[in-house]
Amino acid sequence: MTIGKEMTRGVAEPIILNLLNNKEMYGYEIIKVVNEKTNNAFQWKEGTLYPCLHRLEAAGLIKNEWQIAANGKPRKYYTLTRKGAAELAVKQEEWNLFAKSVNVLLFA
Amino acid sequence: MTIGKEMTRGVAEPIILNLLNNKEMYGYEIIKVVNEKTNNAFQWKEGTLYPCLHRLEAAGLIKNEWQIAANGKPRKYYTLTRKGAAELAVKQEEWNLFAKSVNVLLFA
DNA sequence: TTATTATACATCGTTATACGATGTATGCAA
DNA sequence: TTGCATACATCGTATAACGATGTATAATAA
Repeated sequence: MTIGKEMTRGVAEPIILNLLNNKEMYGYEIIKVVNEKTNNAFQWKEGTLYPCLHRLEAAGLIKNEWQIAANGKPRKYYTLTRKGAAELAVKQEEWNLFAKSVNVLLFA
Repeated sequence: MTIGKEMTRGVAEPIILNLLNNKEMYGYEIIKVVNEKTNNAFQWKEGTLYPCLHRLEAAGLIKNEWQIAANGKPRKYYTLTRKGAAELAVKQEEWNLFAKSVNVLLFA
């Protein structure tokens, strides 16, 4: 059972905001965490995540800071801005309304 | 509180399948019912619905039959095909998995 | 009577996103 | 030394939502 790509639209951004609300993360890590936490129901790839991170940053919702990891690889760590935290709350509420509406219409 | 159009992707088709699983309906009626049942959280328009109905029909999931209503207006009534009923079950399961996954990631 | 609204069908162009493919570079293991 | 995992990135394609627009008729309001 996999999830069609159409259905996943619009949830990537709020999900990223929520993950970064808990702790700073770098892109590659976000991909791994999302796929693991959903048991691969979500199968995010670079082509999905990186443009999304750049959109969020351009919108002022997240900011980045380069750090050198223990393995010597440079990583771009992202954190939420205050504006991003506010947007997260809005998006969570929006999701709840959306999910409720779909449940009404899909299991009438 | 409105729902961004990106988030609504991919749910129109399963919702229509479920509505038609309960009773035959015509396009204009579907728009009204969806908007009413969600208290206008969804605000479907013709430009959303009709192309969607045509896609579903082209895929063999629904079929139509013209009828003349009491008000004299011709209406194109749609019903589910057997294939459409099977697809509905798949899409309902897919939605449940999707919603569960989003809830995990959005409210961690 | 006339104007407007509601009903009922439809298409088209714009916009935005997901994603596969592709690219660069490094470290480590077989 | 070949390949895989890590870690960043961009580009082109496909697709859906939606506003705008169009046609036509019936009912209602001015």
